[in-house]
Amino acid sequence: MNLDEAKIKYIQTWGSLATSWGINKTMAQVHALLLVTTKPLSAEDIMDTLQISRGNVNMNVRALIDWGIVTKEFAVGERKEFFVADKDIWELFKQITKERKKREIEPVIKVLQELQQVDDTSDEALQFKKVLGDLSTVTTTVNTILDKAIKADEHWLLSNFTKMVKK
Amino acid sequence: MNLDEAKIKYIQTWGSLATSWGINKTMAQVHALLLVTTKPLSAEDIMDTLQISRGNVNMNVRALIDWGIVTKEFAVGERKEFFVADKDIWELFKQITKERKKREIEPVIKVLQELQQVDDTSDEALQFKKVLGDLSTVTTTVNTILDKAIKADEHWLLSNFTKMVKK
DNA sequence: TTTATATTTCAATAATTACTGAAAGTTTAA
DNA sequence: TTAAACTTTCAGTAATTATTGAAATATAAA
Repeated sequence: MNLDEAKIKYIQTWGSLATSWGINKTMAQVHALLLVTTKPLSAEDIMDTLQISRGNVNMNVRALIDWGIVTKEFAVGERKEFFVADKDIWELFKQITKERKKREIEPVIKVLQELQQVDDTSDEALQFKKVLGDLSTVTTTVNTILDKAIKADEHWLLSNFTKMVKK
Repeated sequence: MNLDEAKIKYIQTWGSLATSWGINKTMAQVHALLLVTTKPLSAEDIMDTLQISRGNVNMNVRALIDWGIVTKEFAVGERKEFFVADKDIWELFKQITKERKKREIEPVIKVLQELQQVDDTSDEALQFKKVLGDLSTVTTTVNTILDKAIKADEHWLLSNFTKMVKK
């Protein structure tokens, strides 16, 4: 397998993985492309390489910037915008974790707490509240762990985990 | 808010959350319903409560059983099948983690390793391999952590994490 | 200004994914 | 056996989500 084939396969793989994670295919592909490209790319470069429309590139690049994992750059003597992906993968992981936590986990914790306010003391209601409480506990635990991961650095996290698990 | 309203809201919330996690809405709703219902439910019970078709119930209940988070039960004197969700939420979390890891993370690790085999020593290729290597490291780290989480029990994990983070 | 170059928006459309309902298949009891 | 009770399958359709492409908007140089 040569380099270009490998790059294409990598972009495809990343894209199809993304769909099972609720991220759209193109967004993942654009990011994958920027990640393995050394020089900043313009909207046109991305359009040509991935064979997608201008509008599509614009929307997805915006989303990536919004997620904080891609940045805009300007080249001297050029009016176009160029885009680059942060090459630090651990940073990428933390950024994604942070976003998803904010968008998905935190709202759930909120709703679960709200629902605890049911004004009913029947056995059925108690059972329901028990389930809600359990869901809250697990969700909060996960949330705490993710918080730590976001603050941690890669080697620290891994080495501590290994240590912790060995004993 | 009374009990039934709260249950409906909870089922809806869970369903809409699920869609951003690549799980389909109905599957999440069926699971949510089984989770807050004390007695086992038949396919018809689910159809009536969620206002969905027989085929839909069947497909999604099958998927839940396949994920190991719902089980079939039989009632004496009845021919129908009844379904129950495991009420242990930590167990649920571990089961879901296990499935997703198997279906999503492991295949990615495999592809990333495969792609490292590019037969090229140019600077560009080295840069590409660097990115692949970094992705592998982070993915493998996450995979290891999830492995531990799957084996751990709730308090153990949380308390160790807290301890680890404090020092 | 005006013109040229770029970016953004969004209605129309395509692609994907989920759902229905009825027919086919299966199981159990008589 | 046969019939009734129930489950599964899947082609057709509906609903959702993503993409295009061209018009509107913005920005910078002439």
